[in-house]
Amino acid sequence: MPTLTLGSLELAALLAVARLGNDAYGLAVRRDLTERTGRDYSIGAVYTTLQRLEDKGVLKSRTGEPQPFRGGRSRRHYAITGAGARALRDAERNTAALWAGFGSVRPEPA
Amino acid sequence: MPTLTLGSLELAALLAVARLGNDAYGLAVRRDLTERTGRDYSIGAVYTTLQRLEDKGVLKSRTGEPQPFRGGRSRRHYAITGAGARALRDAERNTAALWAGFGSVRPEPA
DNA sequence: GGCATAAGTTCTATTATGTAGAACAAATCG
DNA sequence: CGATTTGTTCTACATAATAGAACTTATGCC
Repeated sequence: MPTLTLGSLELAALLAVARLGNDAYGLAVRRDLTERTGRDYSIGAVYTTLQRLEDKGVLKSRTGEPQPFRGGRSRRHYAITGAGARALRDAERNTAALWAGFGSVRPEPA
Repeated sequence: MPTLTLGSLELAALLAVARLGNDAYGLAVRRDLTERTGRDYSIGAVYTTLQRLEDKGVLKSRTGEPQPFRGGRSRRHYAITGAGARALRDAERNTAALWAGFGSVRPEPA
């Protein structure tokens, strides 16, 4: 297998879906991402990322029912797959290894 | 300022330079990266990344003296700049925020 | 009914990062 | 001086990040 890699936004989006659980759909993921990273991602950035995650098999999606309020059209709900859960565990382990034993950073004096 | 962002390999390479200190040069960074990530990066990938980090101002480099052993030509030594140290602190904080309160991942039953 | 408006998603493009490997350079050894 | 070793640069392409317009489907209201 050609080693699954996740970009940093992909990982953040995957985590957002994991956290949101049943409420994981495009706009909600975007809000979560904005809050958690402090950055403002365009809606297009979010959806293309979710699409890639689905292509990679770490997410799956289904179309929900329309919502009973103004503009409440049906949402595309995302959920983590088994491969996705594994990818998250791997990412967690890799991240820990990357930062392990790293105290503070001292820049060279100019 | 157009918000400095670092890709995942860029961050890993920056951390490698930080760790290696005075021994931070291309091949050593590559070795460190290989050990720490378990992945085998091509030498071209490493140097391109270091170059980009320098362009972004988080690393600076100087040419060292030739080494007194076979094939020991002069090395290009890299060091973290003040902006680099800040970037690392930011990355650390962002990473922590991203994973905060994240226990285990439960995939949806198929 | 039909238009304004709101929530959502899809499409189209472009730039930034990741990645490989050949080519090139400079040292020592025999 | 040719083989070998360490090290760096160059060239090219693949993948991921990112934006925003366009499109779709609801409800609210006159």
